[in-house]
Amino acid sequence: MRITETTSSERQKSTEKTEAIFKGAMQEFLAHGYAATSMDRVAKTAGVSKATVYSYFGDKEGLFNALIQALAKEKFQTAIGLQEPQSLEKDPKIVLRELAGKILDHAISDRAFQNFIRIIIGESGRFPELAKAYVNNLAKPAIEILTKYFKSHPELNLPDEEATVRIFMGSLIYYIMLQELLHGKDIIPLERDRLVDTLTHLITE
Amino acid sequence: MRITETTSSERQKSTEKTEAIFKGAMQEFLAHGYAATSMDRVAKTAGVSKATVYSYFGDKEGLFNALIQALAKEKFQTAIGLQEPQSLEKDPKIVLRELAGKILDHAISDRAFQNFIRIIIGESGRFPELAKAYVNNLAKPAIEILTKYFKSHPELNLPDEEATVRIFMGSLIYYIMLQELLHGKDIIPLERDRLVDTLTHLITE
DNA sequence: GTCTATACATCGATAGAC
DNA sequence: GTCTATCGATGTATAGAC
Repeated sequence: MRITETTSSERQKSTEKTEAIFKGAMQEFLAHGYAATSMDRVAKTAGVSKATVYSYFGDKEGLFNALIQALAKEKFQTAIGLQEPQSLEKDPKIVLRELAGKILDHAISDRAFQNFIRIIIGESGRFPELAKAYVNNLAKPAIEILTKYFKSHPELNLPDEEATVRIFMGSLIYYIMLQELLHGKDIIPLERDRLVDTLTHLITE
Repeated sequence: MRITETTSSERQKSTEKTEAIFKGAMQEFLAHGYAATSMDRVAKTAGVSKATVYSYFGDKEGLFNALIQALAKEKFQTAIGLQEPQSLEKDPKIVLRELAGKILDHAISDRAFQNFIRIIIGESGRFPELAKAYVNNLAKPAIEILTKYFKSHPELNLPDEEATVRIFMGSLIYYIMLQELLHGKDIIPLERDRLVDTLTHLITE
């Protein structure tokens, strides 16, 4: 009779290796995409044998699914971290400007996040469940929180709060996409603040 | 001395086959992405031998590059087709609403266009030149034309025309991306007209 | 110029030793 | 539970016949 031990029973697979595999898989999948990533490289980057990877995650698709799902939840944690108790006292003008700035700064500096978005969109045809996980875990909560915020400020006179949220988020995401992901930075540059200022101006008038 | 003949000289490669290969390559690459597409399938779909494909385009990367570049130019043609002599007489409110509606309708109904966007973003890390071709041939001209239009309507009182254009286009692209590409349609539905109305309202007040 | 046949590498996945 | 070794399938690319 085991008394304490490390919680779980059966198949004793070390969490060390689980994390090593995740880390290796993240590096490879985010850099090369699903199809162009080989399980040999994942195993090598993770520092374990290929058979071990298969023992832990079944097959390539299982590993990819598990990894992206985990990443979606992790990105969600950092996303809600951007939202502080900023609500009541401050002018919405200030709040929106700060929020937009924070989101842009974070997205611009985080290369892994950019690759994550690339994968989600690029593989959304062949892995619709992963795209839906992104929508459920990231986009939907973000939209709901911001919609609630807009509704708590009727003085903004917004005719449609949720549609306004889509415009707010869409402008930011498109900026990241065009300037960073698609390398438009050098071709059609646009200062971060011009977008932020115009966006908050349009919404708060 | 050749007198007339069909313009070109050397290597007599039929345009028929060129187009057949393009068509097959388009079908395969847009459906499965770069890495997951095999040259065997491209050749089979095109109805020619694999050797012929290599004879025409050198290697897989060459074919992919040629195809996407051609698609970018083609999409540009249909994109400027959306812009008619709509400029002077009508109320900008109406013009913007119609333009936004046309863009959304077209993007929602055109599956090939959606797959094209998926490819451009998904492969923008490994094929930055293709992403830049998209920016130069599609995004940049669209931004310039709309910016010009906004500047010709000073009564809108826009503090920053180009930033406003980014917001306008970003809202539309993000809607397509979230609802269609990422399958958010069923999870967080939003009527097309709510976005169009709110967007034009924010810009034209 | 276009085909068939094939060389050679690498893929995902597993068997079997320990 | 983890490894090494390997299988069969499939990938890109090319030689050689016509």
